[in-house]
Amino acid sequence: MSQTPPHLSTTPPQQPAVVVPDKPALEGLEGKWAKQWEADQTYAFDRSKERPEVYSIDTPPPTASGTLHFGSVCSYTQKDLVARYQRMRGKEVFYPIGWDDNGLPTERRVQNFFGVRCDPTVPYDAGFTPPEKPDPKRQVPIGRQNFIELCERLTADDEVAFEELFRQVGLSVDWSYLYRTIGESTRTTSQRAFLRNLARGEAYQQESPTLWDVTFQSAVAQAELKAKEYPGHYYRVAFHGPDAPVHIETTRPELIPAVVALIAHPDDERYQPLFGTTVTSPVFGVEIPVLAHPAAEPDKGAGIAMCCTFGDLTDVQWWRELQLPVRTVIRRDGRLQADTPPWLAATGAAYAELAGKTAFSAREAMVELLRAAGDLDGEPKPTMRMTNFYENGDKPLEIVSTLQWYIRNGGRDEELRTALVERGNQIEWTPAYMHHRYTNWVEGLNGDWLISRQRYFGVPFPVWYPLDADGQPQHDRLIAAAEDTLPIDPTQDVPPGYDESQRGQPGGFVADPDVMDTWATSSLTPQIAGGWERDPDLWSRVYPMDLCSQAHDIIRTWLFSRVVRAHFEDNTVPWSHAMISGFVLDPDRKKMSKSRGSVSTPSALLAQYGSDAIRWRAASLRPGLDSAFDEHPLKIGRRLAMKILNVSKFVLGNVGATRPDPAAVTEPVDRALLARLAEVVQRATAAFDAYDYTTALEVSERFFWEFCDDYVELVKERAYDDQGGASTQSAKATLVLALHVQLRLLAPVVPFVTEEVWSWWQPGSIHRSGWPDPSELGDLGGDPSVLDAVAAVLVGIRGAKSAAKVSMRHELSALEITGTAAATDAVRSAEDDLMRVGRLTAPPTYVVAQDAEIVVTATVVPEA
RNA sequence: GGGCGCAUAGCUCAGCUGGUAGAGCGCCUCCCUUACAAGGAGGAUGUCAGGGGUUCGAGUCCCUUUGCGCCCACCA
Repeated sequence: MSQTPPHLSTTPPQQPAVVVPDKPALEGLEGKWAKQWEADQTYAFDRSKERPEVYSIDTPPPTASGTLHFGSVCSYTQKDLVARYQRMRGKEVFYPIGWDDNGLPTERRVQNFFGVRCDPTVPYDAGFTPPEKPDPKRQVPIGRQNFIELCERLTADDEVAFEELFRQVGLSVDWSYLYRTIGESTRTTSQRAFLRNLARGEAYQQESPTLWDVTFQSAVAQAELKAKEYPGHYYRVAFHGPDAPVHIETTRPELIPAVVALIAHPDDERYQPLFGTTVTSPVFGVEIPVLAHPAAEPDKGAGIAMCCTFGDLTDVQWWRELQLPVRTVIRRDGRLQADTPPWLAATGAAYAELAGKTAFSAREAMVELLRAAGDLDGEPKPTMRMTNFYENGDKPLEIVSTLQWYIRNGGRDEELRTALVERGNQIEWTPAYMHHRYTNWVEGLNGDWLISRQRYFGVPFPVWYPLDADGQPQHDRLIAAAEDTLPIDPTQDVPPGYDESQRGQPGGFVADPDVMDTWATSSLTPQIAGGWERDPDLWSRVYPMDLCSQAHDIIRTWLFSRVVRAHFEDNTVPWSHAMISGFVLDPDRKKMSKSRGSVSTPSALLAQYGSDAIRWRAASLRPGLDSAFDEHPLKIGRRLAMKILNVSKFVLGNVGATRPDPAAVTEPVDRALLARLAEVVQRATAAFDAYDYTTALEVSERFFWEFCDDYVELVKERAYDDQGGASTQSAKATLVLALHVQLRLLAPVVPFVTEEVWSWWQPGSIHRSGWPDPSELGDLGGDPSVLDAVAAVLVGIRGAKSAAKVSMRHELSALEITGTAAATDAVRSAEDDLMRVGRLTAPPTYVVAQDAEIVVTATVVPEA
C-alpha cells in the first residue's frame, strides 16, 4: 500500500481502443492464452532479481507414469493461486516443475505396458522391439539397458501429456526450468549430494535385516510402508522340552526352520523355570534356547513367542539385543531356500518338503508336517492380522538381511531427531495442525532412511568396490566417484586407476548394483530446480525457498526427506512455508482409486466446464481439508467465468473509453461502491498473505456478484445517459475503475477469462499487472453503508414486484422508505438511480425512524 | 494404544480475538429487463452432536460423552 502502482502514474497511459467481441465465449480461451503466455514468456523467471525480490516455490514432481486425478489438479492449482498472487504483488516468482520419472511406479508401468521384465544378466540387444501383444503372464526378460530405454521412451510420452494438461489448467510455471528426476542434471545433483552425505558420514552402508518386497525384489523404506489387514491363522505348535512340551502360537509356521529362540517376558512366572534351558523344534529337532525379554507380551498368543530370523520387526529387535544367530530360510524372491540349511543338516531332512516353495505353499506343507508329527495342537484358528506391505505392493513384506545404503534421519540418533523436529518448528504450516503430523512422524522413526533399491531405472550409486583375490567385493574399501566426473553409471563407467577389462575380475572392481530410491532424488527438488552447485548465481537468488506445497500423504516422505537433506547440506530449512492440501475423495468419501472409473478424469472435466471453472473449485477447497468429489460446483465456477465475460462486455461496451480515474467519481453511491471495494481489496490481500486463498476468493467474489446484481443494475441507466453530464461520468468512471480492480482480484483464480477481458482494453498481461491496492480507488471518503441502504431499497422494490408477480419493468406508483436518518439520507442520495431502475412514477417518500432496519413499502401500478 | 481433525439449514461449507446464526447449491414462486436462459428476481428453511462449567451473555472459551475421518503404532 505504499508504492504507487504503475497504472496510476501521474501521466496516465493513453487508453487503447476498446475491442469487445459481440459474443464473448469461454470456449477456446485455454488454448489461446496458453499459447500467448508461452509466446510472450509471461511467466518466465527474471533471474536478474535478488533473493529478497524473489518468491520461490518447490513443487512436487508428479509421477509421470501415473494418472493425474482431479485432486492433483486441485492441489497444483492451489499452489498456482499463490504463485499468481505473489507475482502480481510484484515478486519475481521462481516456479519450476519437474517430472518424477524414475522409480518403481515407472518400472511397473513399463513391465505391464510392454510385457517385459528386467533381467540384468541378459545382454543388451540394440535391435530389440517389445512384443506386439504384451502378455502379463509371460514377461519377456530383457537386459538392463534395454529396460531403461523403454522406461525413457514411455515416460517421455507420458510427460508430453502431463505438460499439455498443466498448461491447459493454466499453471504459471516457467517451463524452461523443467527437470526430470532421471535427467542428467538431476543425476548429477543426486549423486553429488549422496557423495557429500557419504563424506560427512551421513550416508552409510550396512548389512542388516531389511523390509523386503518379494514382488519387486527390492528393499523398501519405513516411509513406504502401509499396514494392512491380512487373513491368516494361529497355529498352536509344540516345542519339545526336557519334561513337557512348550506350546507357542504362530501365524507363520513355515518359519519354524528359521527359529533361533523361544522368548517370554522376564516376569512371566509360567516360563521363568524354562529360562536358560533349551527345547527342540518340532519336525526339525533343532535345539534352541528359551530366553527372557521385556518385549515379549504375556497376554499375546501363548505368552511365549518363537523368534525367527526374521518374521517381524520384534524378531529383529530380539535378534539384535539377545545376540542370536541368523538362520535365513526366505530368499529374496519370497521362496524358501532350495538347499537344506546347515543347521538342519543333521536332523532336518523334512526340510526337503519346503525347499523352493513360496512362503504360502511352504506354510501348508509345514502344517502337514506338524500334523503328521503330532506337534500341531488343535485346529488352526482363523485371524486377521496387521501386516506391513509396500504401499504399492500386494504381498506382505518379508524381512531379509541385505547390504543397503542408509541416510541418517534421526531414527537411531536422539540428537539428530531433536534437531529435525526443531527444523519442523522453523516452518510455518498451513494449516497449522499439519505440523503435528511432521513431528509425530519424526519422533516415531525407528531406523535410518533406507535409500537403496535393488532396481534398475533410477539414479545409480556413484561407487565401486575393489574385488579381492577371490573376486569378493571389499565393501569397506569402496571407491567413490569424483564430483567433477558426475553423473556416472558405475556399471558403464570405470573407477580411476582401473580399466574396463578388470570389471568383475579378481583384483579388479565391481559396480554398486543398486539405484537410489526415487525419494532420495526427489528429496533434492529445491537443489535440482534451484541450480545447486550447477548454477550458483541462480541458487543464491532462489534458496532457501519460500513455499513448499503438497498433499498431506507425503509429509513423511517428500517433505521430511527434503528437510533432512537441507539440514545436512545447507544447515537450514528448505523453505519457510509449507502449504498442505487435502484430498479430493470419491463421492462416497473413499479415497479415489483408478479402478472406480472415470468420473473425475481431469481432461474431460476441463473440456466440459473450462479450466477457470475447475480452478475456481480448487480455490474454494481449504488447505488440509479433504472433500468429496462433486461435479455440481464446477457449474458454479463456470457461471462466475461467464458472468465476468458478460459484465465486462457490458461495462466496456458502453464506458470502455473512460479512464479509470477516481477524480471523476462524484456521486455518493459511486463513492460508496469504491470505498467498499477498497475494503475488499484490503481483506483479500490480507487473506492471500496468510495463504488463505479461499477467503480471498470469497470476499472478492461476493463483492463481484453484488456489483453485478445491484450496483450495475442501479447505475446502468445513468451510465447510458448521453445528457448525464458529471453524474454519468461518475458512473462510468466507477464502473470502469471497479472492473479494473476486480479483474485483478480474480485473476489468480480465473486467469483465462480475466486475461481475455483484460486484452479487450488493456496492454500487456493482467498476470504481470499489479495486484490492486486500495489507494487506486482514491480516498474519496465514500461511506460504504450508503451501498447497503440503497441495496436494501432495491431488494424491497424487487420483492414488491415479485410478490405482485409482475415484471421488473413494471411501474411503481408509490414508494415509502422507512429507516434511520442516515439510511434515508443515503437512499435520497441515490434517488434518481432508484427511480429509474424501479420505474417509479413519483419520487419516494421517506419516514425517519429509530429502527435500524430499512422498510420499503411499494405500490404497484395495477395491470391495465 | 498415541497424535490430529471434523460434527452449524435437505447438501457442501463459512462464522477471526465470546454479543444472540450466514453463504452457495438444492427447493418453492415469479420474470424471456436491450451484459448474461448452462440466465435474472423474490421466498421458505436451523434445540449450531449430547451433557456440564466459566460469563451479564457461549456456535465461539474450558471439561466431558458420543459419532465420523485421517496419520502413526499394533505382525508371536
